[in-house]
Amino acid sequence: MSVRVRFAPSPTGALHIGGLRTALFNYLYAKKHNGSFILRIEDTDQNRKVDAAEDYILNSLKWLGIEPEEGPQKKGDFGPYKQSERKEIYTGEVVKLIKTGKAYYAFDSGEALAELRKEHEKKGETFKYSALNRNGLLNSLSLSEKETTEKIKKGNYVIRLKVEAGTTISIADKIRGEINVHSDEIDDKILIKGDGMPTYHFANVVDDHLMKISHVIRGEEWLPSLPLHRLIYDAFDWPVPQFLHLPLILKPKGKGKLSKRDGDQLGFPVYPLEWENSKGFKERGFLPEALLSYLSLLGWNPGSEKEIFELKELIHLFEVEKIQKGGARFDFDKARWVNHKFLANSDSKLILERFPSFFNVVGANVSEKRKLSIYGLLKERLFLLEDFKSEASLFFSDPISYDEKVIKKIQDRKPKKVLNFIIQILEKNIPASNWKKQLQSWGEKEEFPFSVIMQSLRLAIVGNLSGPDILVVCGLLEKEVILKRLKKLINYLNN
RNA sequence: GGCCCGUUCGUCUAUCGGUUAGGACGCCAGGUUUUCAUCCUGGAAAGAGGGGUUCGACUCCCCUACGGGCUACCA
Repeated sequence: MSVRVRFAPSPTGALHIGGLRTALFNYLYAKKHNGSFILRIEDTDQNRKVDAAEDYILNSLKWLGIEPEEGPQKKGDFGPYKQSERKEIYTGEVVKLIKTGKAYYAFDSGEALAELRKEHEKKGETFKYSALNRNGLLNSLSLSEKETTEKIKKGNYVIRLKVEAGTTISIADKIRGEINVHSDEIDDKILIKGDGMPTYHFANVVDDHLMKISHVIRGEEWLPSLPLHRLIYDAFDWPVPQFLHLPLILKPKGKGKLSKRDGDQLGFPVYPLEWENSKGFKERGFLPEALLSYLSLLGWNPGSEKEIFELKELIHLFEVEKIQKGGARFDFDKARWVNHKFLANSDSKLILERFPSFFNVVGANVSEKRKLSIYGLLKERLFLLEDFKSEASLFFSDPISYDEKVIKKIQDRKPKKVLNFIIQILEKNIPASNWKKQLQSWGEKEEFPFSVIMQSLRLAIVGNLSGPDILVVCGLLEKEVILKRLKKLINYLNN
């Protein structure tokens, strides 16, 4: 049987990093086994649907480089791939269950059920619509045939699964093993809602069966409904696929699942792309391949000591047996570090071509060649592409202030004399690559420590003691700019 | 509350009964450098607790604690 997996997000907002990781693991599993990776949009809740979300999901997968073979945009043999377009399929299927007595009509109002829930809660109990009380409620099992037919005609009904009492449901999860739940724990879940749309559970099972999904790889939040899903498969007498429930991605600190708020509070992205004015990984300057590498190791590990992976390797190495069981906390520092490694080893030219927006910030009239040489010099210092702007600023603007500590440090060492000497060699048009020798021999003659010379120069060019090799920097700056900055510092020291 | 799942350094993890419990991020120290960063070297840092099983338990079983998820006409 061929491997077919699906990623089935619901378009209620931006796809966040946990969803992305689920998509990635599905993708890896499919590719590893020469299978198909399918995207299905689960938009059965018309109230929570967000219009931009579907495109966002598509764009995110595209950005990460894990595009589906079948989906709303790429038609396959099992479409449509949006649940809102499959309404007739679900209503058609549910009739089978009604006929075999595995499902029934229910007419209780939402308010009535909410009231029941409240009452039970007061007594410290949980209300369940189940075999224990369905006879006392309004449904096709408790009402007469005539009453039922009349109520169905009015159209205000839901369809519920009839769960038999007193049995044990067992189902295997490939990661966690056999899971057993007593059927009394499960309520008569709604299959078709009042608006005629299916619930998640029903649509999910029907689609996975009809789309011939072989492996259901999804987040752990679905584990509690796994027995229910088994009941639905059994009601149809359909074979069950393999299930793998992935550990959740947790907040970096504190309790609970990772959420958008954590990112806002702690200053890191939780979305791949920009969403509602908060920057995504893309806008912060992550390479998609770096995020992918980091994500792959959240909840999975091939058992080696490698930390950086490319997609091809991941496909090759991926094994579900090595998926972790416990939740994993998101660690932005580590993600940054992974990105840093990718940047440091990047092909500079390619990076400039792929991510021009990060390099345009230095000015419109800067040539590509110049950006390239500056990036080449800076890339080993960068953690995020967005850092380029501040790291490169010394090439495009003169120091606005001078670090007073440095001034103090060198002011007794005749910095002006040093600067004037540098002006001299500058005037002789000696290339910066040859300054070192000149400065060294002059320093020896004049009894200036080399470090003081270099620090004076750096102070004039940068304004403080940081940044890459100052002679290389001078090599990339125009003579006039260097001269201007040297004179500016001399001027400053005179006052 | 009920049900389900989980638990190795602060974090991500290796270990599939016998190891000085390994690596990575972060942190600390040292080195390289003209400075900062990078980079290199070193260091501190872990088996939740209690019972079993076993010659031997981080590893298998049970209990407790803690963490997480679910408990909707949301997914």
